[in-house]
Amino acid sequence: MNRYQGTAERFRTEFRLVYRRLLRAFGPQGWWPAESRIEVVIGAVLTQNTSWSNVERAIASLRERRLLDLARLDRIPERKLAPLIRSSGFYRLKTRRLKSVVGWLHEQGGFAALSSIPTTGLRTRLLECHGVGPETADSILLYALDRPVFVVDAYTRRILYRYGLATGGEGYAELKTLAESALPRRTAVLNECHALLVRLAKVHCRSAPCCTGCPLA
DNA sequence: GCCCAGGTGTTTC
DNA sequence: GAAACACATGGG
Repeated sequence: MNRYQGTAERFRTEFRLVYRRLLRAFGPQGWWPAESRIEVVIGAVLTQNTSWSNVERAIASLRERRLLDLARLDRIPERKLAPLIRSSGFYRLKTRRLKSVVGWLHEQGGFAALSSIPTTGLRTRLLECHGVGPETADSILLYALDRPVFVVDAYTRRILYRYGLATGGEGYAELKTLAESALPRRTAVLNECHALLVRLAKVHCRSAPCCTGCPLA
């Protein structure tokens, strides 16, 4: 059902339409839900296959201990970090993953020091960190480093599938390339687009191809 | 109780 | 290489 048979050009046309409709229906989202770049990085790792509400608890406990800080996070031992992020699930794994990317960031000299590195090179370096895959890398690039990349996540896939813009068999790179080719290569646009897709997915389209009140109906 | 959630790395065929 | 599996908590 809903197999997408169209050309890339058709995808671009329809995807732009989806973006315009969502923007009109919901307005700008002003994402990501975080107060600092390091908080974005933490959220991006902790939300892997995990609901955001569970991540929020973990971030709150890090905030209480003044650990939303690159240097402090780099310094804290894993055995002390692990219990603080327990609520985000897979917490032993995520402790290692977080330490890995935080270690790299700190070693580089922090976020500002990355500004001279081109986006493709930066993405490669992020992917070299243990536990940073394509989605986590792109989330960090877009929401923490202001780079113009499109983030493909479970919400994006679900929406694209529901509206016949994907079959479900596409790989990460394929959807990312298609989406990026459909939109202006600007951080603000790609940020909004992904945020709007998440907003839609959280409210609508959880089980049926379309629901009443859906902005895309 | 059972299913699901903003993935990724490892193991197995 | 694709498919299957491990990783873990909290909410519906």
